[in-house]
Amino acid sequence: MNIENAQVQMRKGILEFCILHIISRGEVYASDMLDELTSAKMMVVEGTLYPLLTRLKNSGWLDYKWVESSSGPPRKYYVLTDEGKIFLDAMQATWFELADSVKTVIRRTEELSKTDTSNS
Amino acid sequence: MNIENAQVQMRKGILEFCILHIISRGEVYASDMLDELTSAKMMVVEGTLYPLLTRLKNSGWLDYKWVESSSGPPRKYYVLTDEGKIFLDAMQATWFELADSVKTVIRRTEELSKTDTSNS
DNA sequence: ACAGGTACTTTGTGATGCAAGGTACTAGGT
DNA sequence: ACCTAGTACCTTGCATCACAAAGTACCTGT
Repeated sequence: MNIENAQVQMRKGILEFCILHIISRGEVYASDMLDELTSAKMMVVEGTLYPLLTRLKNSGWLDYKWVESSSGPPRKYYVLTDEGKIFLDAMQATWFELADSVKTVIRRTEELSKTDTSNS
Repeated sequence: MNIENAQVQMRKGILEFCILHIISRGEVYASDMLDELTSAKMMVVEGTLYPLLTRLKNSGWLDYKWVESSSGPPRKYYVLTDEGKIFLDAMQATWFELADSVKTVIRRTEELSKTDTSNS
């Protein structure tokens, strides 16, 4: 295992949360999401995004409609379903809890390194 | 997919980071880690922790020594290797970047919901 | 010997990130 | 009509990983 792989692991699941967030703002299609996530420094590629959107759709959290484009193939514009909105709220709560748990662990390490000099 | 599954996905990778953090404080064995992670509200079970420790060991980031116990079987006490310390630092940087990316996405959603009333 | 507690290990399953390759629509040039 | 380039969506195959469940092994007390 290497750093890159570990970073991939860390992003898992969180990506899903971020995508739901972006869709919650209004109708978007996949390339919009890729742009937004890239600008937020969340690396993501097509091979990850499309299957993920299909999963979220099949779970009933997203819906989409086809919209013709004047400069290429039609686009799938996604929206959150009512169920999806509830799910997003739950995901956001989970995220904050998780971030808080990590903060707790980091704080404990810092506290212990002040009083315990046995660690290099 | 359900909420529980999504929460599991979100924890992936981050668990690894937290375990490295705990081991960085000094010698600990698996049950110690389980206690600490549970008290930080990071749910984790044996079937997850032991294979993860083996992976980290095989990657060269951990080392361990057997220590006899007066009340049961011997314990594996883990320590971070020098490589493991470097890896932990990289993971911590990744964590902060990731948390920051998520914050960016959430902030954008909040900003847009103020000015754009088209979302229910 | 046996039961109970502690600690570490292994097997099998299902989920999923991602690279790579594929399909399909449009516009513009020849 | 044909080709190329750009855009957008989809699929296949692989490697990784969390977890449940079952297993192994050591110690103490009766």
